[in-house]
Amino acid sequence: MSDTTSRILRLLSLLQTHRDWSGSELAGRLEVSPRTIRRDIDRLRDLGYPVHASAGVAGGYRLQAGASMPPLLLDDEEAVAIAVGLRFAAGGSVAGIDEASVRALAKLEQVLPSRLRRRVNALQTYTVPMTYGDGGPTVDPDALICIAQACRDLERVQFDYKAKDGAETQRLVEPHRLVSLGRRWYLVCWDVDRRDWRTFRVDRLTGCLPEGVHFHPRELPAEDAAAYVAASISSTYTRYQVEVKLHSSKADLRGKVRSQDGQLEEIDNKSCLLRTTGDSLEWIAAWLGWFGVEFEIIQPPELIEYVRDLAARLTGSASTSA
Amino acid sequence: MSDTTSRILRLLSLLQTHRDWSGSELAGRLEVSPRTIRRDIDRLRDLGYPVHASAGVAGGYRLQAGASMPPLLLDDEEAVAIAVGLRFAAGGSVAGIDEASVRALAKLEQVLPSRLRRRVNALQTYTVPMTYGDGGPTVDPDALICIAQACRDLERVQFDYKAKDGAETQRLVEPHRLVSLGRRWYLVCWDVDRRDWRTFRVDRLTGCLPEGVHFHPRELPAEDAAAYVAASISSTYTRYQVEVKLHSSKADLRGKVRSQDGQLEEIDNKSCLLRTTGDSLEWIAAWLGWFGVEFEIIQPPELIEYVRDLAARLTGSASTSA
DNA sequence: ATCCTGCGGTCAGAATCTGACCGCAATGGG
DNA sequence: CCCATTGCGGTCAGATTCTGACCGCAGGAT
Repeated sequence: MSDTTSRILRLLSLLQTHRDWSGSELAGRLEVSPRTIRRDIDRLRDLGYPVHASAGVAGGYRLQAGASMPPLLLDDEEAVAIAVGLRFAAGGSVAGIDEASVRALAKLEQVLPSRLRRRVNALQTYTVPMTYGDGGPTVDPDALICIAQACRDLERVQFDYKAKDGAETQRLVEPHRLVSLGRRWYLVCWDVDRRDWRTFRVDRLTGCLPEGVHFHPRELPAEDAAAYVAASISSTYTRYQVEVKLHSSKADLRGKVRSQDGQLEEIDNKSCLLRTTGDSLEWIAAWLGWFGVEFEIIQPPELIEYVRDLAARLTGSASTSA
Repeated sequence: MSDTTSRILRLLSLLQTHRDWSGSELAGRLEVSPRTIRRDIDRLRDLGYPVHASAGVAGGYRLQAGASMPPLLLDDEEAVAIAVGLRFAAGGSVAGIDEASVRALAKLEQVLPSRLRRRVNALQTYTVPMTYGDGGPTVDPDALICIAQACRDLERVQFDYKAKDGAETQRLVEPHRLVSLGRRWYLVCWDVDRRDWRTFRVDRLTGCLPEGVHFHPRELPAEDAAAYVAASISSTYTRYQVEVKLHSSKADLRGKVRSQDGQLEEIDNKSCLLRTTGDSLEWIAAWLGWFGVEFEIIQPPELIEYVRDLAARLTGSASTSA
């Protein structure tokens, strides 16, 4: 076959690697004539990837952002970095892109060479948890990817599931959709043995194995998968609205209260109102302690008890340590 | 020009989108004959991207992981997810891949359509900080990207720099290398006005503007950039070795002490030894409180005072709130 | 003005591409 | 075993595309 396709991809890769290239540099690199390079640049433009050109002494070609994404040509380390970053994003820490993250991750891991996969797994130790301090179990990225790929490919999978009461079962399912809700992943699927719909928490799921058998999608008895999950899980997920008056100026708290953690509103030059939400009063109590300032809890009232308990424990621990 | 390159990229995209495709499906999608699809599959194989084929009733083609990464064909949301994930990874939270993350980010953001860039920026609010609780300033991803691209393209940049004492200056530099050290990004560069090498902290740098003027790389007066940074910054960066005996079984602490946070070693069925390192005793004190158990500090001794102070503050704050 | 860059048309000769046709091989189900 | 459905790869004729060389033009910096 012709070398044109291969060369176009190499050209695209070069243009992504450094921003500015002269036609003669590209021609030398790709071992074709400058006229052919000019044609290749036109080919890229025809594909929808704008290449800006400037003539003259400091002239050359420059790949620019266009209306759509070109293919990404990545080296090994870049691919690993993307995989690790996506594992974080898929962990539910960034609302709004978790499903796209899983999709991208399924795509990337499908083609990731095994030596790079080993490197990603070696770095897995360092994957930051879903949120800091919520103390919840973390999702195994491999399980998440396996399920995502099965959903995508309409392929049955089997896995081991550990229920809330500790009971372990093996399941064979037709995965319908992954749903991220309340920072957790749920799998909505058809349970083949029980011949009914089921919802599983992905963090409780291990040993995911694709069966290699395809299925025809079924119609879910709900408007959509997210609604189905929301109806299935009991509302044990409580979220506290927290308001605390901090005895400090807003400027002194800069860098400690980040916008994703809570909203800081200046009362006067000596105090601020902090508003946040959270599902662990234990954690919130410790976090408030970290600011290094006195504070006054406005709501919820039950937080006061947690702060009191924490204070007592720390007092006891400090005297034990002295 | 021919449609072959375009079609190959579309084929690659389809193969990345779903795992299994029959030849006739692909032929219909791409509006060519099945014989042409077979040729295109061979073209992908010649490019180094293995496509597995199975004949028979459930047969078809499947793109597999090979020795190298193929180009990644991404949709809009996938690109945004990758950008957000990479911003996290470039933030220094994952040791070992931060430089590759920045490189990948520079590459991605070069071609990211502006409407997607706006979405990434809108999601920036939710980007998780470098580490949880170290209280340090966060790096502006746009500044990091701008600098990374300037290093890559050998292009002068100017920026505003706010030094430790609060003094603000404008700088024109030839960026040499970005170095990640101690979870911070440093820029090693040649200061054009001062005609000398300088090291800048990226989190103190704003208003990065490429000058459009290229420079020839200079030889750095050090073995490498990392060594140069290490020699340049004063050792105000202290890292504490922490050892604490926790009065709890290892099983009860599962989920609270993660491997990246510290190492948990069982003493007996009622206590564990926790080892970790950190640069903020304030934070470590609060973190220890969060476990919900009594503890005994073995080292460092100065941590005891921090715990005592925290306890006092929490005690005062709880009674103010009651 | 000179030099260095990009630009795009034209040409001849070579190379490649396509669909159609063919016979073969592998797989699963009846 | 037979049948249907899948992948495979060679061959052919006709059409299309590709390449380097050559040319004259345009833009930008010095």
